[in-house]
Order: sequence, then C-alpha cells, then structure tokens
Amino acid sequence: MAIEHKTRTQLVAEAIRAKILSGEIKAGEPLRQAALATEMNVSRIPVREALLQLEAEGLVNFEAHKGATATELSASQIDEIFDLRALLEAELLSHSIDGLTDQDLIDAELILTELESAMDAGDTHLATGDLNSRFHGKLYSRAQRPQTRELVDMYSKNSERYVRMHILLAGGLTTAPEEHRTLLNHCRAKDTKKACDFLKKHILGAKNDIKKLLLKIEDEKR
Amino acid sequence: MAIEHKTRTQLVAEAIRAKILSGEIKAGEPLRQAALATEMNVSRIPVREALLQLEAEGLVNFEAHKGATATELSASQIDEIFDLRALLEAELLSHSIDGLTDQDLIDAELILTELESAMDAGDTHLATGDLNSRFHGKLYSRAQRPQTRELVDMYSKNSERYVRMHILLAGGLTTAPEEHRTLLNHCRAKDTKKACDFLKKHILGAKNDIKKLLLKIEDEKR
DNA sequence: CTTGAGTATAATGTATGCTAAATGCAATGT
DNA sequence: ACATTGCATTTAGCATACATTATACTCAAG
Repeated sequence: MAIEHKTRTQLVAEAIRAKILSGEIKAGEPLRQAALATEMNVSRIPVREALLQLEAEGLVNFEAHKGATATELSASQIDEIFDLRALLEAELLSHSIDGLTDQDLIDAELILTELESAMDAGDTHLATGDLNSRFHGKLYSRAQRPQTRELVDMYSKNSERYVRMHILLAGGLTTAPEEHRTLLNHCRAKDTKKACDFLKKHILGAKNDIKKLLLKIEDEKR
Repeated sequence: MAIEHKTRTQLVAEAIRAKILSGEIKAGEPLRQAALATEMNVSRIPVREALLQLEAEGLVNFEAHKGATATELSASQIDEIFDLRALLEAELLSHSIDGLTDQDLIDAELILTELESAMDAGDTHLATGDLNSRFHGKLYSRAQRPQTRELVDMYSKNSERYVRMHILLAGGLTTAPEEHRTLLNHCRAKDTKKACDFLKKHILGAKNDIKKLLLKIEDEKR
C-alpha cells in the first residue's frame, strides 16, 4: 500500500484540467500564471510546469512570452480529431474484441444501463463525461495497446467538452443509447468487421452533429 | 521577416532531443538536471521544462522525485508504434494524394535521388534521419490534417533512432529505395488505394526487420 | 486625425537558494 | 551472516527574486 506523494505540479495540473473540462475556464480564455499561483497557494513554477503538461494534452496553448490560453477547437479541428478517433478507436477495438470475456461484456452492459438511467434522469454530466468513456474503455480493455489507448484517451478527453456542449444545446444525442446496444451486440458476436465499421459510423455520426453546431456558433459570431 | 526569439527552454530541448536521437544519450540513461544545466550554462528551470516537453514527445520518462531517463522502447512498443504509423500515415496520404501537384511529385523524386546517392555514399545519417522523412513528408504535404501530421512526425522522430540502429547493425534497408519508387509511382497515378496499401506494407515491413533485431538484442541481454 | 517613436507596465522567462524526498551506506542488534 | 534502523548524501521540487519580452499608452510630428 504505497501512499501517493503527489507533487504540486500534478495537483495544479489536475485542478486546471478539471476547470477546462468542466467549462469553468472557457475556450480561448487566457491563463495567467500569477493568478493561478496565488489562487492555489503555490509559486509560479509548478503552475508553469502544469501548463506545459496540459499543452501536451492539447488542452492549452502555450506561446512564449505571451502566455497560455485554453485551446479553442475550430470546426475543422473537431473534424480532424473525430476522424482520428474513429480510426484509432476502431483499431483498438479490433485488437480487443477477441479478448473480451463474458464478464467484460456483462460489465459493459451494466455501464450501459447505468448510462441510460442517468440520461433518463437528465444527468448529462455523468452521462457524457464518465459513463460514456467507461463503456468505450471497457470494450477496448483487452487490446494490449497502451500507446494507442493513451492517444484515444487524450483525444476523447479533449473533445469531451464539445460533446457535452452539444448535448446541452442540441437536447442530447438521442440516438446514442441504441447505437451503444448495437455495438455491444456486434462485440458479443465477435464480429470484428461489423463492430469496427459500426464504431466508426458511431463516432463520425457524433462528429457531424457537433460540427454542425459549431459551424452555426462560428457563423453567429459575425 | 520576424526574427526568432528562442527561449532557453526551447534551446535546451533541442539540444537534448538531438543527443537522444543521435544516440549520444542512450536509451535508459538517466538525465541529471544539474549536470545538463551546468553543461549548457543555464539554470535548472529551463532544463526541467525542456525535459517536460521531451516527455510529451515520448523521448523521456519523467518520474517524480526520481528524475528523467531517456525512454527505452521494447520490441512490443516498437511493434505498436509502427502499427500506429502505418495507420496514421496511410490516413494522411489518402487525404493528401489527390492534392499533390506535379511539382510536389518532382520534388519528391529529387529527394529520392538525393537519398539514393547518399546511401550509395554510405551516408546512413542523412539517408535515414532527414531525407527519408522529407520524402514521406512531401507526400503528406497536401493532407491539410495538422494534428494527424503532428502525430506522425512525433512517432517517426521517436522511432528514428531505432531505424538508424537497424541500418547500422543489419547493413541497411536495401529494399527501401525501390519501395519508395513504387510508392511514388502509385501517387503519380493517383491510385489512392494502391498507394496507401503499399505504404502500410512498406512501414510494416520495416517494423518486422527492426523488431527481429530488437528481439535478438533483448535475448542477448540474458 | 493619423502615425510613429518612445516609454511605462504587466506578464513571462530564468537564476539562485532552500526544502523535501529517495537512495545508499553504515552501524547496531539479532 | 543477515536484516533493520537511522543517518548522510544526492537529487528533485519549489519559492523568491531578478531579467527580459511584449504590449498598451503617451505624446509629438506630419
């Protein structure tokens, strides 16, 4: 039982990350080192290092002598990221699907029902952020592709805020629940091709919804 | 013409990166902050930040309170990285190929002949590091997929040392030149499917060569 | 009124030094 | 001889202080 000794840098990074993902810090907003430092009772050094880390995660843009801002994803960037996700997640699934145990599939189904009841209850926060990624993650859990997994997690985290925004503004991805069921069934049948193709469609479908919304917002800015 | 004002952090990062890629710093070797700082006549702060950046690039492992080490890629990690490269580079090429101009193709061919004469002259350094990636990069140049491109560049940089090691130890990838020609011809013909499939094979072939070599080395360690 | 140089100010970048954690070694006890 | 505890040394983490860069503002010239 090793107790975790977290460095201030890690704590600060977690705090800022949470703020960005929750929307408390909006896209494009500048992140002042001094302000964050005093707010969290640390010096600017750990703040700087945390920002550097978040830049690697794609949540922050760091420009020399100009400071950091929360990244603002344009419609075209969303487009590309979701294409990447479709590609990478299908790859992961293809390597994982044969290794999925009965228990894994049961677990995935449990997560699904939990997700559905959360959505019925109107809990968009849990429904999108945590449960959704846990469902997908469960399906990828047997892939034994740590680097690919890391990429996928990074991009899904990064697009999470936009998915959530979309659900709030557009009244929810009402198609998602059935799609998840279909995907799960393909996995049960160990039908790799169908499962991966369907997964790609699932992700690209979400992309199109979100992109439409973003384009509308970008237009309205003029 | 804006003059570049590079921060010390950036300079240090470049220096350390070059040392790792050139093999001057070997995989697994610890990177002492104080030593690097005095060596480069800077304080430890820019060194720390540079190491953080390099960690994001996958060239360095950073463990709290224990320090940084140059990453050591196992055979299975090489395996995964090259699979990713095959996937991502094919994706890039598929988005770029239709946009390639005649001039692009001429440029690519010029790079190829330069590469070939460099290899004939036994210049493995130039041949692998720079020219090879410039050839591939030219083919991807019209993709308009900046994030994908960034990933591809990252992974190819990261595996560069292993490719070079392979060339040194195994006497060179003698198949590469003809393969590059074939790939270029498919691009000229705008035959997206053939080109992408061939590119994947090209990358996966290199993977297998390098993996064999790595497995042999890993065995010899016992 | 516009434009441009110069300066003031605020933010980032970096050095120095202190604090705290991890590692190796020695001493002590079994 | 071995394990274990405590100390010393090394190294990383962090705070404070200073240097440098970018930017906004002023004021003068056209």
